[in-house]
Amino acid sequence: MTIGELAKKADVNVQTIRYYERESLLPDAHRWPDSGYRDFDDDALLRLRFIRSAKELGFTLREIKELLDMRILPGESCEEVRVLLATKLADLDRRIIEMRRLRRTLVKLESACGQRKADTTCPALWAIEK
Amino acid sequence: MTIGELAKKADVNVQTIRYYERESLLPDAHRWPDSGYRDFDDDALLRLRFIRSAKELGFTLREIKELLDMRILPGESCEEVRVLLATKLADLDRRIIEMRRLRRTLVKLESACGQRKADTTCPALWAIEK
DNA sequence: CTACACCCTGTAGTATAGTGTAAGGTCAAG
DNA sequence: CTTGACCTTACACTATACTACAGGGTGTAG
Repeated sequence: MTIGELAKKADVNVQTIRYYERESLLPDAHRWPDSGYRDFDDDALLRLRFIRSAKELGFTLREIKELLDMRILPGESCEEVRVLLATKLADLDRRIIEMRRLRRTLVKLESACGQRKADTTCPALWAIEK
Repeated sequence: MTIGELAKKADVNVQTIRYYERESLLPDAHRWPDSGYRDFDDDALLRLRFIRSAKELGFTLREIKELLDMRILPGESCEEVRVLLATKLADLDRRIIEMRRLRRTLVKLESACGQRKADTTCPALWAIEK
């Protein structure tokens, strides 16, 4: 598929795809010999979608690249991948816990909002956090 | 406390604190009349810590400012705050689900790493995601 | 065979979130 | 009463992640 078709399917800008290729988040695309046009397969689409969701979770492109580069090749030791995986898992667990903490804080503010009397100020969000 | 003391306690750069003040993530600090030095209290520290953890979760300063600005003043209707809270809660829930999805994917790669035979390539992360 | 929508590279510009530096004022220790 | 660590503003610079644009080539429909 062309870069334009891919861009539409992944809901990203054409320039963004070329940028990701330059930054090695996508492998150098296969080219049509005559035109030099890039030709993408569905793997590229999967990778792009992966990048998009990881980005929404607040990972940087550098971190996402590390995730994308994790794979074990035949005959190679997994040791390095295992270590990186453990790091990323711990990081993810930390983030999930933080997310839940923030969620609890929001719920607390919500309930304070419901129970307040008309003449009092609800505590601000940052002051509720413990 | 001085800006330097606050910076040390919150583990951020002094310039970052001034930047946050400029961008209204922190209120304009109280000043000593003679020197013009800023004087911070513990609320500033709480806010800074809140900003730091929200940033780590991938929220932008604009989003964090929205969270910080959420408070109900006496006599004011909560309606606006309630709507914003609901939006942020939904957003947070979406992120938590996405985090768990990514976590499951990492665990899958980990187990693939454990079970593979020496002559096979493990599927890459982006290809495992479904 | 000419529009027109697409593709190419290269370069430049933007937004966000800081970070560094210059030029000067403040304060406490010795 | 000077030295050094702090503070002030203002402005410039950086990194990240795009996004736009110029100048040119490609492919298909009428």
